[in-house]
Amino acid sequence: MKKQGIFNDFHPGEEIDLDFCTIPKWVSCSLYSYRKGDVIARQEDLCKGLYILYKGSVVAEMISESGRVIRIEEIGAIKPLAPAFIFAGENRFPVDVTALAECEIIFIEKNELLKLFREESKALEKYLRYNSDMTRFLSEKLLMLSVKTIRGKLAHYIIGLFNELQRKSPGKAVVTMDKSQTELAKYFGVSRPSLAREMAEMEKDRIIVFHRREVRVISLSKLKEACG
Amino acid sequence: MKKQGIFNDFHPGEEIDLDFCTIPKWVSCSLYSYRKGDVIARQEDLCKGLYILYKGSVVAEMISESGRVIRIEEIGAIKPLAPAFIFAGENRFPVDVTALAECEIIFIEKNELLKLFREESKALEKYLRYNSDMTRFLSEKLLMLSVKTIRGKLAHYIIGLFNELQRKSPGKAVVTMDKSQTELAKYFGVSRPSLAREMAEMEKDRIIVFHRREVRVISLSKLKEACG
DNA sequence: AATTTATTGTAACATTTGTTACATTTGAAA
DNA sequence: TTTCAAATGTAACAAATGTTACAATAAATT
Repeated sequence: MKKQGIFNDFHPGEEIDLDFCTIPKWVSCSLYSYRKGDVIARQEDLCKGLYILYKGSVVAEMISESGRVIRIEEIGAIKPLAPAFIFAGENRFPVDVTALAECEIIFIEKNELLKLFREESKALEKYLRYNSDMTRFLSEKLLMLSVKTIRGKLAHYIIGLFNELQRKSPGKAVVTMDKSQTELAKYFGVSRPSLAREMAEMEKDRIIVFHRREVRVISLSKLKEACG
Repeated sequence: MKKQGIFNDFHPGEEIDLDFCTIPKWVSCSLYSYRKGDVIARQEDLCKGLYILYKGSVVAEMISESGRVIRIEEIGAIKPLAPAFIFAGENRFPVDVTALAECEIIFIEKNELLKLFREESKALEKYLRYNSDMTRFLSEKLLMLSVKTIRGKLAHYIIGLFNELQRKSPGKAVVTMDKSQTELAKYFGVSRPSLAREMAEMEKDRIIVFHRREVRVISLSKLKEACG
């Protein structure tokens, strides 16, 4: 790891616009460079500020207690690394972060970030929105996982699409899924053949008719029953 | 629903200290009163600011698409209602909120809240921490649910406790669980007899020995294997 | 059009988990 | 202590899902 620029006095020379926050010129930050394979942050390292992946790409590997990699997320520039954990009570990295290629990371100290939020309301709002959206995403994912049966997950998913469709063009009964069967199985965390079987069962029960990504809702009431 | 005090000019007369944020006197807010059974907010209602349950208690019922109540959370004063959704892109209530008893709700507009955050850094930090902690909580819950087998969940859970124990008193091999078997089954979202059976199996496999809330780790390596 | 590749449908069997029921143990209250 | 209620251990059976393998279809490529 090499620090570039002047310590705590680097700035990228231009405003950086991120989906989660806009960093104006005046904010002081540090720039770090890493080579491929370098460890940028270890799980349980203290997270003392905001790390922005400015160039290159990294992997965030969540090592389970067993020492195996549970989930890998590839992150490409320009993205924040674990932005939700800076202000957490237990403000440690939840993952190992390793450089996939040469990369540059901009670091902004927590206090500098707070200063930015005080000065620029828009930056604060963006950050708050980013965090809130993540909470919402996680909540929905959690809801999906807490539905036990495959039939329940399917029903829940399709009704969601169906309601959306009704808002746009009321009366229609044919929904188009945004995922293939294979992708859907992954999203639900079930095996693909099991999903296909359940789809066939629901057709037998005259609830819906599947054809590739198209779903015709035969009985909305039965579909709603299938959720619980 | 009745509005009390002077519109947009009510304040409780004293600083309110919440776990997620301290509201100083100068912040202007509105006070609403509800009777038992009144609907405070409907699912999909716009969430235009921060709602603080100041007196009384409410239920937050997440109605699934099927029309059935999926999860009920009882909230007692003093707590924020859906604080993570104020700033979300889709800033709508994810739940129905109904008064369980007479209650009073303090409403602070989004802009007023942002003003507070600019003026009082501590309030902002508290709010950020609250949100971050929630993200962390949800992430962990999600991780737990994404481990498929009961054995995996158990192993993961026990290793977590074990590691904690090692930090405090290294060398010890007997962990005390913070939950009873029954509670643990609920936490994992599995049936109690299934959990008991898996515990017995793991004893047969000479991985751990359970006795009520005490767990003796026989083979840490086997336990780690069991995670994946 | 012909060929290849990815996706989907289906079936048999294995594994995991749920359900129900009951025996046993523990801990607290009378 | 005695009694009772709650928690735990265990077993037989049912239900749900995973696994594997292969056929059928659709989509993409040549």
